[in-house]
Amino acid sequence: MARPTPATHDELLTAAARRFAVTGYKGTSLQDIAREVGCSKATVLYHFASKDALLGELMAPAIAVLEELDTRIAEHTGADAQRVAAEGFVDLAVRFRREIALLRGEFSDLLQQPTFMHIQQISERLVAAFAGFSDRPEARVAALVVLAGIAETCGEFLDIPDEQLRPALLAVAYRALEVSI
Amino acid sequence: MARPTPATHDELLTAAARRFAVTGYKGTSLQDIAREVGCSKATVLYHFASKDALLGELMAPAIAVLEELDTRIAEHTGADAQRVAAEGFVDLAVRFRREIALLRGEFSDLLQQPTFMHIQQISERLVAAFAGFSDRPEARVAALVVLAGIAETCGEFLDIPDEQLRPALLAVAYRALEVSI
DNA sequence: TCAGGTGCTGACCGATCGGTCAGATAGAGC
DNA sequence: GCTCTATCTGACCGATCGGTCAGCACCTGA
Repeated sequence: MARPTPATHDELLTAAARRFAVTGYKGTSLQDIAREVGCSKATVLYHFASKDALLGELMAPAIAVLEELDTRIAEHTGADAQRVAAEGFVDLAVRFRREIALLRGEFSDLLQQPTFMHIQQISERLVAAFAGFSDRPEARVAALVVLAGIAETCGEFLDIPDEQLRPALLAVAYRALEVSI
Repeated sequence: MARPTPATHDELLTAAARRFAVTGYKGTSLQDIAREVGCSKATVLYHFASKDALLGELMAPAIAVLEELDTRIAEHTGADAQRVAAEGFVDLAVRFRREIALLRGEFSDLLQQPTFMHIQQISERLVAAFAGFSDRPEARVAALVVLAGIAETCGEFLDIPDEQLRPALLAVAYRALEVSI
């Protein structure tokens, strides 16, 4: 059963996304992913240079959007930047629910990897924009609560359709950040 | 260097808390904990029946407070219960920042353990109380964003003293949940 | 027909994991 | 002095981890 399936690559990607989201990156073995697709562990490492490379390819689209959001925020200031950041991040969170969910709790670990090094700086700028570029501890706390809350939550509502989840997340973000609409 | 230290037990507990909060439960080995205290891995397993038992003893105080909060919420209804839940959870989050932080991302895994089985139901009741016992998706989303956001965030602000972090968290929670003060 | 490439595999590697166990060390009570 | 017990350790266990490698099956194109 070898030839008619070069689709294996994509199957492995989606299977990995599914498993990572449930049991985390460290908590998921290459064996687990292989089992879900119905191939051997060696096949996983035939399609991807390493487990890290698999994660990298999995996160690439989400990271591209995040980087684009980062530059878009930089083009605005003050409350404008805050709104762009909030709407952009909610969009991103809803679109890439699974990808974001799989970072839960392993964020700080995975950021050590060279592929994700610059994500740290981007997320710091994101927090700053959420806080309205204020240094007040209250603003920093609110920004991080909202940011982490959305990231943590979006993966839990796979039953709610995008067009309903997006405004709900945005509303709670605006209230928490005291943004006038 | 054996005898004058039955303090080893406590040293191991605090070292484990420190490591778990940084690298997570799965990401921390018994060897890591032993190294931090300066003893052998076998010593860790002399003081604690297993790695799970160590985690259980570590979380026991926080869980006791959580259970107490759960019964206290049950004694109230509607907006009262919402306020009790918010204030109680913020208190708990601030007091047990490290313990809560170490659950990051491994919550669903650790909940499988018999010791933590009932936590799942408690946290469901907590979400319901945060949502003001509403079934509206918007209320559910807001409740989970706030709850997860606080849990995720509290461990990040070890530099902010309790008496400053508590009102900041409570304020953002009340705004997000639209609770009138 | 046959050479070459693609997709895939089982067997294997060293490292590390949580956990076990026999025994070393030393203070306490007699 | 001797025994008992608490504390601690190094050596070891089986399992599992990510990763390597030689080779098999099959398709393609000359």
